[in-house]
Amino acid sequence: MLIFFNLRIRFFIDIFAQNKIFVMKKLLAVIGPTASGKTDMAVKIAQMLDTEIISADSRQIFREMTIGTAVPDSDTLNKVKHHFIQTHSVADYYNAYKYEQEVLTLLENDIFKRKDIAVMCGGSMLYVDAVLNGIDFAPDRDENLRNELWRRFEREGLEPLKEDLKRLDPIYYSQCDLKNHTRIIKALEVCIQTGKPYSSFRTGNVKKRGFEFFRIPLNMERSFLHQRINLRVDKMMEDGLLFEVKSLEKYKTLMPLNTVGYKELFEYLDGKTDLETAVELIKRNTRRYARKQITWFSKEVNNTWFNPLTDEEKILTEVERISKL
RNA sequence: GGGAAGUUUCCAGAGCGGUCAAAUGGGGCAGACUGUAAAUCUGUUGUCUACGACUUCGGUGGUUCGAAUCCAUCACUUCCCA
Repeated sequence: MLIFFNLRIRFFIDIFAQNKIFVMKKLLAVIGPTASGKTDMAVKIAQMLDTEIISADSRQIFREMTIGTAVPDSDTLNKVKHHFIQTHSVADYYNAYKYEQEVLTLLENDIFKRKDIAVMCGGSMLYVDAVLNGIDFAPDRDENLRNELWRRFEREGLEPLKEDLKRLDPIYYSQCDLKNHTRIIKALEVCIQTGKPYSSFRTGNVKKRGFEFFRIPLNMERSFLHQRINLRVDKMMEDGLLFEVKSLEKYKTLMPLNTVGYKELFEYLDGKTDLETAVELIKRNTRRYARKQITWFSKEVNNTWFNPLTDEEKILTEVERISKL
C-alpha cells in the first residue's frame, strides 16, 4: 500500500518535471580548501550555466579587506555576477546565521526568479553548511555582556565560567568541549542574555530547502596545494598586502581582522616579529587552514574530490548532468 | 698554529650513570566543530607481530651489573687568540 502510494507520488512528480510545470531549483556548491582554484572553476561553471555566483567566504564579504582575502579581480567579477563579495563592513556584527538568512532571501526573491540554477563558491565551512543544511537561530550578540565575560575569563580563568554554565545549562555543559573557552563563553552569553539555556536554541535540525543542492568538491595533491599557497602569499605581498593591513590598523582588535594574512602582519607592525617571519607564518597558517577545510569537507563529500587542474572536463560534464536532472 | 665549546629523535633544544623512546617548544599528521568559524579547541609524532618487544642520542673502541650520560680515539661544526 505504502509502496503504491509512493509510486503514485513519484509518478506525479515525473509528470510535472517532464512538462516543466514543476522544476526544482538547484544550487551547485563549489567547495574545497583555500587556493584550490574554486574561483576560476566557479566562474567557468556559472558561465556555462549562464547564472550567478554566491560567494561563501566569511572574509571576502568584508569591503575593507581585499588583497589578503584573495577577492576575485575586477575582470573576473565582470565576467559573472557575484553576490556577497565586499558587501559588509568589518565594523558590523555578522555571523553564519545572518549569512544563511541573507542568502536564502536572495535566492528565493531574486536569483531563482530568474534562473533555475545558481552557483555557490567558497571555503567557509560553517557558512556553506548554514546554507545547505541550515543553522539554528541564536540571538544577536550583546557586546557589553560579551566583554564582561571575556574580562572575567582573563581574570579568573575558565573554571568559574564552567561552574556557571553547569548551573545555567547542564545539558549543554554535558555536551560541549569543556576545554574550549570560546564555546563556554558563547554559551554563557546566550544563557544570561536570554534567560534561557543555550541548549534550547540548539536543535541541530537539518532544515528542508526549497531547492536541491549538489557539491562540487575541489582539491589537489597536498604538496602541490602548498606550493600554490606559498606563491599566492608572495603575490599578495607584491600586491601590497602590507599597505592594506596598515590601513586597517584601527580595526585590528575586531574579529574579522583576526584573519590569516592580517594578524601576522599586525604582529610585524607592532614590532613583535620581522617581516620575513610574518610572511612565513602567513604561509604556515594558510596551510593549516587548508588542512582544516579538507578535514571538514571530506566528511560531506566522502573524501572524493575533483582536481580542477586535471579534471576540468569531468567537472563540467558532471555539472551539465546535474543541470539536466 | 694555539685555545674553548659542541655533535640528541623532522627542526630547535633539555637530559649529564639506572625511574629515557628521551622534557619542552616548533613543524608535520589526525580530529572536533551551530555562530564575527581564515575563529576556537583536542589528540598524535622511532619501529613492530604493539597492556609487550626491538633499534636509536656523530663514528669506533672501552669502563660499568647498567651509558644519550664516564674514558679514549677519529670525523665534523662553531667560536676565540694568532
